[in-house]
Amino acid sequence: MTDFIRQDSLNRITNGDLGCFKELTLAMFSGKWKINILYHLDHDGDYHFNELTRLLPRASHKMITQQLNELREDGLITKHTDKHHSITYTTYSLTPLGKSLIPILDMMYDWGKKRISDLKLDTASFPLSNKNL
Amino acid sequence: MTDFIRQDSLNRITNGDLGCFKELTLAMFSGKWKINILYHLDHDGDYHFNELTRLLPRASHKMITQQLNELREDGLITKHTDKHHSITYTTYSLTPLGKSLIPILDMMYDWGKKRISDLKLDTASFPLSNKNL
DNA sequence: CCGTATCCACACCGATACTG
DNA sequence: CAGTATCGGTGTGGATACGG
Repeated sequence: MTDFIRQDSLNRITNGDLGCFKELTLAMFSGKWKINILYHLDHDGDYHFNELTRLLPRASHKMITQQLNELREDGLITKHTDKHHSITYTTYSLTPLGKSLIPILDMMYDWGKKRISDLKLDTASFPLSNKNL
Repeated sequence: MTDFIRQDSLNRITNGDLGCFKELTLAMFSGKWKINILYHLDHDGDYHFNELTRLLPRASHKMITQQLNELREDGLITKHTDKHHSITYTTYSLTPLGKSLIPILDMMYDWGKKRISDLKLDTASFPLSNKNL
């Protein structure tokens, strides 16, 4: 759904019938690996393409490219290329717009962290207790 | 991806190898219609099933059921049934856990609202300007 | 009124191979 | 190093019909 939700939101903006502003924000980072990419670019600074592939070993080559392109289309990151002896290095950086999204990601981090610790303390009410615990 | 990201996150919690706490939070509300459902339950109070279908006319019957079930599994909402003459009325309510998610949704609303107004003011840099503007 | 079940078109994403 | 193109198994979500 990831990309679908994003395209749908973006299309509906152009048509002027976006259901809720929240949907646009969700569309910005709901793609696979996007929150991780945004986090690393904010927390660690700029990254090259191959560095990102090493940071996200479970992400395929193709997906990283795709997610980076979408983040760039949405104005959240920029890309800069540099050539050294026919070898191209690409650097990705957060834009101010991308940085403005970080507080939301930070709140999501805090909520998730608290939720996990609560679940650890209270296994009886674990939402997946009916599955495989 | 919606449900996939959620299942993946939940599975990885049980295995103890969740990549980042943010992923769990995202999994809570990244499903189709979930942020809308959560918003209405918080802002307007409890709702019956058929009221939700009227609030979300573009959502299919099936999806609303599915999303409500997932929200319930995750402990964000509760459901209560009442019978009047063989007619069953179901009421959905936010749990405290669900309410604790609202500040994040509020920030997402504000970000999206500001983003839209910025785009309206500066059409030249509209990210979709190469599509159909 | 409140769901569940089935079918089916379509979107996703990993693997692989190829360009510059 | 930094991508693009294609193929194929899998998951998603709408429509429809049916059961409680």
